[in-house]
Amino acid sequence: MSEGVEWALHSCVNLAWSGPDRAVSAARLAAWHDLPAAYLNKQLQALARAGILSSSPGPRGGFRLARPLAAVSLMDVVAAVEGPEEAFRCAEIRRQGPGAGEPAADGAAAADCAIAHAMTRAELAWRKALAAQNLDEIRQQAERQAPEAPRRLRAWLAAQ
Amino acid sequence: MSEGVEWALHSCVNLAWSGPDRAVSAARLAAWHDLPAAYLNKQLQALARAGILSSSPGPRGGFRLARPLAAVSLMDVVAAVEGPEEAFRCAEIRRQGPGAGEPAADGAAAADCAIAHAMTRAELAWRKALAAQNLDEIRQQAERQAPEAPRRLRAWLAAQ
DNA sequence: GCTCCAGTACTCGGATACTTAGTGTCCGAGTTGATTAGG
DNA sequence: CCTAATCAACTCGGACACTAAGTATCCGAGTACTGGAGC
Repeated sequence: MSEGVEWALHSCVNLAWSGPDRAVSAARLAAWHDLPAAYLNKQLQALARAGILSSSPGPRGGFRLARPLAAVSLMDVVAAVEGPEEAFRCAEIRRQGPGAGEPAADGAAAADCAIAHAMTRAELAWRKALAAQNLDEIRQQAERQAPEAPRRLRAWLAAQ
Repeated sequence: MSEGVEWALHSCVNLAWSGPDRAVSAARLAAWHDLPAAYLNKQLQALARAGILSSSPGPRGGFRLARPLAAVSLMDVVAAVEGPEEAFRCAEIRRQGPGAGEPAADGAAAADCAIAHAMTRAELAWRKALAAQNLDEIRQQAERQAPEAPRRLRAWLAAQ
């Protein structure tokens, strides 16, 4: 899985801590965790395209949350960064070569392949688990472990 | 996910259909679905290293199932081909840069990171779903949809 | 003093290189079976 | 005819290229603020 997912998730929580009143530039968010700024910008762009963040150009510009953190699930962020297509894609190899049976009846989609069916089911469980948790729960848990984190971030941003 | 997973799964079912008495070479298995033989061989080697298949060199050699199909889960095959490490690896970026809080107490492992915890939980659901299904169930389901498949494979192998 | 305007600094956004993992191919070590010469 | 040694063919196994996705970077279009000139 792409490393940008972790960056995107942390950035969303950091934006929530920063507050909705002012935007934070990609450079600031990157510096906070010592990440390559231009590359993080790429991921944030993806989040903006997905409607999770909103971006503003120019001075005082940057990114901010487009909707409440509680309305963003882990699945939303993963789909925005990694793309919507599923990890296991059935190439239907059983239809190739001598092993190809009758050439796929009308209603016979990829779902008829027992292997593809089982793999898809497992991946669905993964997606469901990701969709069941929103970022606000993540934020609360993070604050429980590091209560001073939000204040430290705001202070650092103000000093920049 | 690597494409070899699909190949490996189909090959295992095909080996079950072929019967335990004689081994099938990677070239035969590849030709059956029109796959690159040398590359499929690579995947089968991984299955052999994992103890799922057993390999024999020389003429009349090839691969055969090392244990009953019912004793092989989808997870076993995926782990053998893709490797055991999990897809989402937490890089602990929150410990880097100005945002690094107190430098990780003794017992504070990666599990303390709320994001890593949630992602790991979702991936665990995926692994659990894969581990819950064994290849014999897959085989039965495939035979229900194409009852003539085993016989056709054995006939083709005998004709080679 | 107030308004308007030009200039500047800063932002995102996409286009452009670089690196790693995945994909594909090739050749050698080893083994089995067949063939042939000998008893 | 039976036995043993040689030979050839076939297998896996790992080492060697090629391709695509992921990673990282740079530069341009556009915007908001700052400073100053004019009224």
